[in-house]
Amino acid sequence: MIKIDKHSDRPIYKQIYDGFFELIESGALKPGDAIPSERDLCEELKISRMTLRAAINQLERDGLLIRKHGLNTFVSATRIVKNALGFMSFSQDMYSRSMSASSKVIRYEERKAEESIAAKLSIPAHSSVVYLERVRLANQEPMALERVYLPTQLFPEIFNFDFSTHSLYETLEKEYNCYPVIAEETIESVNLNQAEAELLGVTEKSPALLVKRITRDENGNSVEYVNTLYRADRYRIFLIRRRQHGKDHSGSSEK
Amino acid sequence: MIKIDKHSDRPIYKQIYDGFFELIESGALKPGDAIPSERDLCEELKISRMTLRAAINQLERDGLLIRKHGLNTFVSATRIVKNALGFMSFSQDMYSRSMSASSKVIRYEERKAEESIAAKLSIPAHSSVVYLERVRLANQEPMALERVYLPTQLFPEIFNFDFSTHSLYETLEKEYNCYPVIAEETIESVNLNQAEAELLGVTEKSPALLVKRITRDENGNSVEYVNTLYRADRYRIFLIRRRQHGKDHSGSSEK
DNA sequence: CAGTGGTCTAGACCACTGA
DNA sequence: CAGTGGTCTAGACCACTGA
Repeated sequence: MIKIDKHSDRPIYKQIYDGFFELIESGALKPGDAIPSERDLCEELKISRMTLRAAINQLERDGLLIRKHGLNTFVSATRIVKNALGFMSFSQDMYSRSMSASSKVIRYEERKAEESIAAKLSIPAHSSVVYLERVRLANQEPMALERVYLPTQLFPEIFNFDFSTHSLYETLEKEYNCYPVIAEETIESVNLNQAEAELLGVTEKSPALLVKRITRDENGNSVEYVNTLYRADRYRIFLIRRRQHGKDHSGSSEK
Repeated sequence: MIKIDKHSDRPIYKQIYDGFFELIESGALKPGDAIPSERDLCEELKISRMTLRAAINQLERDGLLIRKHGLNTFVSATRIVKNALGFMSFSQDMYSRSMSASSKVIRYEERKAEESIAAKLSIPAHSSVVYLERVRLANQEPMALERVYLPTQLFPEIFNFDFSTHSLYETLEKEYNCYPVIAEETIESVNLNQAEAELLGVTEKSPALLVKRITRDENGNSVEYVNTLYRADRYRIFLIRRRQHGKDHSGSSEK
């Protein structure tokens, strides 16, 4: 059913995760199917139960499997929606929607941060920031207007890179070893002003989604503030929400 | 630092989760602080390391702690945003925004499901559904217009309940033992038509956020389809996105 | 009752970081 | 190098479900 290589550099529990992921994604395991019991699987794979459970834990929290105490563990009825949460670059986002992505740079310059921007980036007011404004195209048509602010200090010599052809996130990762891992977003509904409408090729006052995002690296430092206007007629946001059970503060008096 | 009761019904690892949660929430542990090493903590609490790690795993995935291999485990710089993800009822949502919530029922009736609605609820077309339309008020002012569709079959005798005063979700949980755990949402930007604008007390064509949601129980069955129009001038959506690392399919040939 | 998942132990060895 | 987190083992006993 699943094969593991005990001498691989990849931990066993991750190999098991991958194995189930593929079985479920390929349809070999269907929603509602029970997987073998933990003890049986352990014996078959010649591994310890705690190791197996580490894999199943992740699969459960990612919504692929559902454990039922006293019964078995089952494949979840919810089909896999890749990256429905997590965050993506515009390019990845378009790719996931089966569209091709490209960019037109409108502005690309160094600026002094206004106080509101500085606050979002957690840098002193009037510090230097890199400002990048791009029209993002999907299948050659304007889809979004994106305005990015980066702390200049974190990304020296960034003006060597041309973001009409290069991915911003890829550049941050590959050239600056900067890995964004968490982002805080607000989503609003607005009407476009004349300049914005023109860049997006729609009429003034057309509705749009305004997404403001602060992106942070693994240490919690702000690496980017970006706000993006998406054409309401061509873009919607999709996301999955899960009830959090980490905080079932039901108290110790339960049972 | 943290106290546990080995004889409590609440598992030790959850007690430790709670302990750190409170220490961080209360400010006793500040962002960037290192927590004691796992071995030290185990000795102090007289527990096994795997048990401690179960707690820290959850704290890390909930964004409260950050492990650094070779160093220590640190309190995350990102402050706790309660329920920023996960989903909330309108009442909880308003409470988290420090506003009081109330409702005005506009329609509450049985209907035959149109095909589009039936598809979202995964029931046969023309099946019976309960339709509930409410204006949701925050601090007595209209904030949102909510239209809920429930499969009648799942909730017999639901018309005994009055949802101008009762919470829908609480009723589903307490009266029908139905626990929604996952929801799929799309978010769009629209302009209100005349009827909607009137109910929300704004002028025609005002911008609004349209959120469509399918809510599912733990088995993946649809229990609710709801679409909600939020006044753009009074409501924005806040959410946190994390890069998913469960699927770092970097392959076993790494390193 | 037999079988399932849930929790926990007391070790082991590895890979990584900074001094 | 000593100290940290990362992975893994081979057991144990508990709580729950359905027959």
